[in-house]
Amino acid sequence: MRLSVLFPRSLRSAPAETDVAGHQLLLRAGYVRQLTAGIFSALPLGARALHRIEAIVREEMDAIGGQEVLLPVVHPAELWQQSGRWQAIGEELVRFRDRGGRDMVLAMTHEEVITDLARREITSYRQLPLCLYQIQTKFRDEPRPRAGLLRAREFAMKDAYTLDLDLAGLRVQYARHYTAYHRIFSRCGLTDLLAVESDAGMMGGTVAHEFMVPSPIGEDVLVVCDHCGLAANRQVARFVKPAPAAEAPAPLERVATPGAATIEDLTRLLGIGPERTAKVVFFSADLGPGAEPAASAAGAATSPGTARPAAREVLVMALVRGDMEVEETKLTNLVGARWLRPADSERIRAAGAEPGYASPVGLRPGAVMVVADDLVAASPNLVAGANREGIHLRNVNCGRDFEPDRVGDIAAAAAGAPCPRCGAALALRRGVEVGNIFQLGTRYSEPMGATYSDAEGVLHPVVMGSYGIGIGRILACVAEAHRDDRGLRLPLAVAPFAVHLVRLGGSSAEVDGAADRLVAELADAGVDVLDDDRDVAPGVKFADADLLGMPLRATVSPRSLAGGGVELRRRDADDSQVVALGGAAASVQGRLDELRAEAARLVVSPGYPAPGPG
RNA sequence: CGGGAAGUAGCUCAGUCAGGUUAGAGUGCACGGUUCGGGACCGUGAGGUCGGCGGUUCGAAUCCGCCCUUCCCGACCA
Repeated sequence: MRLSVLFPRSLRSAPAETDVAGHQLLLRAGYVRQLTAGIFSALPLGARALHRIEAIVREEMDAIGGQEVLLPVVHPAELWQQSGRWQAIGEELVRFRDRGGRDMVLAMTHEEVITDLARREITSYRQLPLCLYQIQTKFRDEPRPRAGLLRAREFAMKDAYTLDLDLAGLRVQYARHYTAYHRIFSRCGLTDLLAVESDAGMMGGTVAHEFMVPSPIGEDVLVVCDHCGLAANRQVARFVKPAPAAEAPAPLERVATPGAATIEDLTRLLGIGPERTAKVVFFSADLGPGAEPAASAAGAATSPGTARPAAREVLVMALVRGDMEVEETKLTNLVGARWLRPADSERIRAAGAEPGYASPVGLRPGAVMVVADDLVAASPNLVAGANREGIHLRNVNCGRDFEPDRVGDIAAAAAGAPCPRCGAALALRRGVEVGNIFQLGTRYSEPMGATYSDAEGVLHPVVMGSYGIGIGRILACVAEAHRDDRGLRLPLAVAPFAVHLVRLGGSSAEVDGAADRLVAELADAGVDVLDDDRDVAPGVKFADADLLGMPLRATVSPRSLAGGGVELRRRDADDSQVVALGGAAASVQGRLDELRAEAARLVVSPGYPAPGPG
């Protein structure tokens, strides 16, 4: 490829549309352009890089028995109504009607379509197990796209689905994906990777892992144990809670606490530690359309329009100890809500509580769903509000003074909390989710009726798994991880071209002759070369070579020829070497082999369960 | 959806507070010349519904109102 005709030009200054360094470089170097919020065009360099990533994904998916398919982007609403997600998913699922007035959706994932295929095509146990995958566009109308390709609304995703006879079969395929995913990410140059236990979220199912690239620009908070390797998304991370004080319940007493509406004020006023208090946080929870989440209710309960059943909102009072924070995902899962949002003061007062002085003690039964963290339930003699401004209660005891509707772990793991496995101090880290794997079980096959008959002719629901990889996110993470102040520094496996050829010295016949010969020889050898044939100053060429980020630079100039031939320089090195003109192509291949060997040493394929989750 | 910031040339930005000739700079682009190993230099030129609509005013990029878009923080999220 000649740089003189490559679309588009590089930019000298970064467009002001983000402050994420890796994304700025992808913009400046001309890999991508933003069309509108969260929607991007991949330009020639970006498209090539994405294709390189996809090729790696295909190799590894094929290696574990995956069969590639290509599924539709537009689905009839019926499928999503049958799975229940037409109701369960909010505005991020784009709905529209076709000209015939049928409700349609833009695919944000493909469990429904796969399950539909399975129920039509799979009849016998002899057809299983199966692993189908595709690389295809997803659309999710994210409320807040950010950081370029990191959180886009439209993006390419590799999604795989396994179909098995039973849980044992699912576990086998799940473990294969676990290993394959490590290989995929490490081959792409994302060698710093954590597989963490995660929330199943809208996918449903039970066991799930997310593959996280640690990075300060990440949106997820990871709880990791550097001692034993345990790692989890903070949304589900367990930790050892301190033992409650060993004392007998004391009589309840009122105490005047004017102006102490926060835990901080309260502890100062009363001279106690925050661990002696109960903190109340109110949420409005949508418990969904009703008891029937799926199949039967779906079709009938939904009006022909795009309307969805109204939210069933309840006020939730979450109780954690004063020295802890509520983890909203844990709370959401415990109460079985579709979503939570902070409750407003009006709603809180209507339930008989007083913001800042709220507690479950003496509340009208049924006015609010009281959810207590297990530590609060076990802790004696806490200070809590009296539901009257300026007054708190001492010696509040769960079970005696109030009865929670739910008790469970709803507290967020904090840095330094003991690891539930080995007891060492846990650390918090931010990460970017580049992939995830879910054991769905029969979450979709049951409501949608995807069954097979076993050897005895008995029908069973197909047992499913679902496995995603964000192709664009990989590129974004690679750009973020492999760069310096001059530009990108891409790994050979992902770079659009292996070699960036810099021709200097104007239209010197000697230079062009040597460069042309090198290009031809490399082309014969199947090496992708980006040939800077432009008539611009050397500084411009070198600056662009650094910006665009190909792993190996070859310079042909009067100076290099006088020095013996072609100058080779790795993008990640400070020094260069001149190699003989005659063997230049072989020398280039030697360097590329060297890069490949280095990368190969970084490829990991851990078995499951890995050192981490357990 | 809540909070904050911004929208002026392809890109990065000044100008807006305090209304007043023909709206500027850098960079990029075109042309000519010089130069040729780290975004070099000189000259000439093209390039603008000042996000949109409405209002105030003799006069609006500038003041007021409404709207749109983008970015950041939060909420949300495979």
